[in-house]
Amino acid sequence: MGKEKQLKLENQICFPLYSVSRLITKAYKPYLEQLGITYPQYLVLLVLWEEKTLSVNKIGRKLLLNTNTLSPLIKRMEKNELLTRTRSMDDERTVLVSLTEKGLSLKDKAAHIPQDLLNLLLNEDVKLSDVILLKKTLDSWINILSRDSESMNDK
Amino acid sequence: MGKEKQLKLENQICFPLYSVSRLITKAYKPYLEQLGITYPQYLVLLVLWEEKTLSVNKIGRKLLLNTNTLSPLIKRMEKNELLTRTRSMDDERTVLVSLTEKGLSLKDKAAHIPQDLLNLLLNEDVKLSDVILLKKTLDSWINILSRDSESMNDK
DNA sequence: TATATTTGCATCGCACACGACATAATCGTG
DNA sequence: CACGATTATGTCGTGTGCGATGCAAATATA
Repeated sequence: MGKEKQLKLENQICFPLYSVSRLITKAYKPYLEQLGITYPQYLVLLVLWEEKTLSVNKIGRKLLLNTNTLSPLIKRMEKNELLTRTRSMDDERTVLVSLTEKGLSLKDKAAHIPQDLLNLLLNEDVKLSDVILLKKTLDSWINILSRDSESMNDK
Repeated sequence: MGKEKQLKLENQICFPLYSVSRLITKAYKPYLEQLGITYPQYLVLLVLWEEKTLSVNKIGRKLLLNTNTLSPLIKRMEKNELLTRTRSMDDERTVLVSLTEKGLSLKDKAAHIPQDLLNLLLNEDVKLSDVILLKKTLDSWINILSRDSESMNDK
């Protein structure tokens, strides 16, 4: 494919990724509004539902988000009483984030969301096998790209 | 798959989409910084390189972005002398966005970027055929999801 | 042990995204 | 032609993302 053609919007691979990511966040909105949270806040809850207490740093590693994004986000969630923030005894630098009862209670209410979203994304053109393959490619790209941006910080 | 498992981060399909989208934008950064633009601004240039003059509305349709996002973005680009904004004679509501010489000249400098990015994303695990299949799935999702969010505006 | 380096978290500034809403121009229908 | 509905653009407020930078606690090293 010539360089001319590669600069056309319809031949871009990154543009559909960017668009779908935004559109899916929008598709989540009506579900998450009922829970009073945003999509990034939902991601924080996802990791805390797996492990009730985590440091800001560890949440960032799991979600590939920096602390300068997470800190204000987590504070907003604290204000909404979804979680608590406490300094670690062992290491005064570390802030431990823990679910509150309210934060934990949202897990049940969110239980049906992944399946609802998946149903929205499946049709005669897109089979479950396509989604599984797509996830495999995306996971591989996360490995490549997050490795790259880590080495940026090393310099 | 049980509801419990679907709430695990590793089983989410939307999370890798969200992460890869951000990581790719970050991967574009060093290339686009040389041109003095951001990724969304690059997208605006992509559509203007195909058609030298477009209304804000049409740019929004192509990029799936609302005018309340595009208006300030385009004004920043005007300030950087990449494009001009003029009211249409035919319809005073319409703002016509046109490339300047400077904006047009970036096309050559950007010509190699898509191939560079693609090379970054291809490896022994991800073949070109995987990327083509992925794009097909994403395009289908754009159809589904942008249709949905349009009908939201109708009500 | 003193000091240089690293680490964890945070603030600041800037640029998106987007819902809600405002405004002016245009259109559709009677 | 009148006037209500629609359309194109824009402002405002809120919430991310992220690079640059600050700061204090912990660690490594001379």
